[in-house]
Amino acid sequence: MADINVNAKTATPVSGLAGRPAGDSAPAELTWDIIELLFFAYRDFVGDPDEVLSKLAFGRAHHRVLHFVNRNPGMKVADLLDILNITKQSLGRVLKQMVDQGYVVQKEGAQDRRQRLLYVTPKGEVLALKLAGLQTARINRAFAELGPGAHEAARRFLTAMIDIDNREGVLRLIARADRAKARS
Amino acid sequence: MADINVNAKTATPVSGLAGRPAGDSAPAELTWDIIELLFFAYRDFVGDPDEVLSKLAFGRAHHRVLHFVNRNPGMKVADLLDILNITKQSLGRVLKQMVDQGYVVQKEGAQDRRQRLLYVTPKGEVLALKLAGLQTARINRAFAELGPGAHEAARRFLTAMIDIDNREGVLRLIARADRAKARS
DNA sequence: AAAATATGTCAATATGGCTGACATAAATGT
DNA sequence: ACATTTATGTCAGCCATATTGACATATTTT
Repeated sequence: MADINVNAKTATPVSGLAGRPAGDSAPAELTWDIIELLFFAYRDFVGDPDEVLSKLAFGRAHHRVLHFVNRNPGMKVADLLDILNITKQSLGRVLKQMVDQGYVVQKEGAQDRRQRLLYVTPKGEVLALKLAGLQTARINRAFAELGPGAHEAARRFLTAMIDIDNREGVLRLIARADRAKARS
Repeated sequence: MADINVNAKTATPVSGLAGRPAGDSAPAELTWDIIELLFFAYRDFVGDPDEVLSKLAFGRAHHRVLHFVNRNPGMKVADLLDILNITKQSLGRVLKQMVDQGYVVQKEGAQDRRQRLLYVTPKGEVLALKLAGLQTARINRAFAELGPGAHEAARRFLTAMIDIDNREGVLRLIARADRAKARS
């Protein structure tokens, strides 16, 4: 899909091969390459799961819910809302579908009985792992191409791209989830 | 926005600090960290432009159109459809708004008069550069933190994440666009 | 007892995708 | 010359996912 082949022989003539002198770093230089590579990389990255999900009549919203609930068993609804950055009304519909179809369960909190803590069912975990497997395959393919150090470099780059005031929270979340899944 | 602070003191006890032994690379290991970092990094990356756009009653769809038209002046509608991976009906609505509001113009192709080649207006370019500037600021902040070599490493990683059969096309597109903008 | 919190729900609305069908103009092939 | 294909646009309707605002319920906190 999506053969990219722009061939604009336009009015504006290609006036010689202007190309910037190599190694140039003008003050307000725009990093077009990274902007566009991020766009295409992310598009393909979410494309793999999307194909599987569409067969189940699920969308990307369902994927996000399933992913984070699987990674953080027992999380509160409010936590999920914060991570996904959506309203509870939006989450409501998607979450209800996943509960109705047996991918997620909600349990009353032990300490605070107002809470509906979220867990994936075995069926939910199977799907979550399948989707993560697809994404992992792509990532590992990339790392294999790039050689050792690529994983660490990617981790550092992506971390540095996150809002500075959120960064610590994200890293904590990832570390917590690793522990949570490690014991299963 | 979005304080992340998951605090599931759940039924399932955190059984010690299980954490995987460092430097581990089990066979079917899932790269959760990259999966989640990509999610959060991309979320923040598109968040900056989104804020500006929402004030103009534009969405991410408008951003994508403006971005690629600005980068590839004189591109065909069909090229844009391929890149964005959407239907012409979807593009139609968004494109019409941008034309009506004077951000984009369409010119009849010189060789093939069926074509409606796309160009940004000066007004459109101002907006495109403003949005790209926000994203560049984030990227450069990251590179500044990470030190030399970070740009190259990021480029290599993101490139390797793109579908192999699309990769060449994407790289050509980026190179072409660099030349196209260099002469303006 | 009052207030705050966690969650859920009803209703209305917007955006940005989609499909299918059809229209027009221009280029291309026979 | 005529038929076909191509590039684009448009009408109409549908769906998924997001929004806001208002309100309900149960439970915890003060």
